[in-house]
Amino acid sequence: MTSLDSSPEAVHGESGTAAKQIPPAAVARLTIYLRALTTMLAEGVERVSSESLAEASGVSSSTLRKDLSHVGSYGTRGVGYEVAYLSRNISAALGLTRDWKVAIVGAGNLGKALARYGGFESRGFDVVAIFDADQMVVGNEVGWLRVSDVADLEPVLQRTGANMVVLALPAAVAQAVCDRVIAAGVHSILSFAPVMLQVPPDVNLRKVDMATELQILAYHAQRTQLPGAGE
Amino acid sequence: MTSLDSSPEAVHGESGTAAKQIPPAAVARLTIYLRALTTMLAEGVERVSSESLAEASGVSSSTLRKDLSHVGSYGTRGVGYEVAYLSRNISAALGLTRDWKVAIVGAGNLGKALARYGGFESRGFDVVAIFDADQMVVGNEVGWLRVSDVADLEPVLQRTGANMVVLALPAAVAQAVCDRVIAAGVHSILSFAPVMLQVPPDVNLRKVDMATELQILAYHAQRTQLPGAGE
DNA sequence: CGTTGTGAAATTCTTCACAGCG
DNA sequence: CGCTGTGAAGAATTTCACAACG
Repeated sequence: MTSLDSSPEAVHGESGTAAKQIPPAAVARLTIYLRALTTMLAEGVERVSSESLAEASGVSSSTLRKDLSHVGSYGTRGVGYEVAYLSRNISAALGLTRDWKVAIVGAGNLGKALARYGGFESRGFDVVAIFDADQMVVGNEVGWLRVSDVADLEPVLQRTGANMVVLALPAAVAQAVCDRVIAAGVHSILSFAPVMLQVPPDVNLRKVDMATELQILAYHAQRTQLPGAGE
Repeated sequence: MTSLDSSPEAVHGESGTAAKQIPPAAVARLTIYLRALTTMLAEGVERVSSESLAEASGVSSSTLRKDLSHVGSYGTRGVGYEVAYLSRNISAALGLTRDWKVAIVGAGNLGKALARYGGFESRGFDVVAIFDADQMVVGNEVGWLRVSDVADLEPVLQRTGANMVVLALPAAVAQAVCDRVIAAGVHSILSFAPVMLQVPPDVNLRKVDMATELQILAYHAQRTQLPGAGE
């Protein structure tokens, strides 16, 4: 999807113990399967075939089976997959068994929306801090947190043990804050700022841009709808 | 990045006049070039080489030139590209010369953040309506708009001429609203709801999921940081 | 029997390398 | 000379088709 895909990054490390890496495209889809499986689990579904899980996830069944083959063989031929078991194994492969501590920088509309978004907690991501530069906002409550001054970024990241950062701030200041975050030792960053951030190669940066998504839609819409057909 | 990529979807429409379609991966990157060019334009830069535009966009120069070749030949050999001219041509290729009217469904934290996000207006996307189901919220002001009752979805979409919809609502109701939006004739949808929406093949659906992005980061982080090395 | 897991083919995307042109 | 535009090579991804197996 997204859009745009992840940076390929470090391919070396041919050391014997290294689990074979999963192709980026497959990683992105595994998260989707995981969500579908979680839903099924909640609905009490116990077994699922590649065919129906694929349909629920919006991919072909062969793509699904190929993706799962990167994770391991957790199905039963002639039967399908046990929902709980497969779910657990995908989680493990994605590294979701450990707890991730997320700090949000920027307590504007978007930052607040993210801080209150329930979808994080339930999937193993703990929001441990939220920052803003505006003194009118520092100290306010957002969800269960109090907004910290971005001036205290480094000590608070350290104290809370944050290992991921979400940047929800204006383009103009994003690069400077990003540099500080990296210097503070956080190497996994999700940015909502509409700029291309420059980061060293050992930093994992992902980018979400709402306007970009609309532009991609516009391209497809333009091709689908007749150009002249006025509304 | 990116992230998840677009759904391939509707490839038909082999009608003779159709301009040759641009590969999905290239479309996603063209929006990035456009943003970099806009920044340069604001800074008064007049010409740019494929090398420097590529660096500013985080891609290789050969990828950049190949992408531009899908749009046309707007550079000058030995010199580079005129920023304004290239910018205009990419916009045209992406269908951004016409005005797009966007309706947001869901006036929660995220919906409000999107409605107030300045990045849309400046890039040719007009937010023309925002909806919510909560009667406590209906009628409130959000940015320059007043929140409409989602019960009036169809007539308001019609009246405002919305041709794109952004879904910023809970998973539980997303599919039902999505169906109504499609029935009302809007075939370009951007969803922030953490579910796989089922749509007919002639509908353009893009999906952004914050938790998915964090999960992808987690996978890479897990592979980078030593698994045992406790914080 | 029905469904998984997987080599091999087909397709798409990226990189290379250089001809072409201002 | 320098940089664009592009055919061709190379990689990655998706699809196909079927053997393997509970």
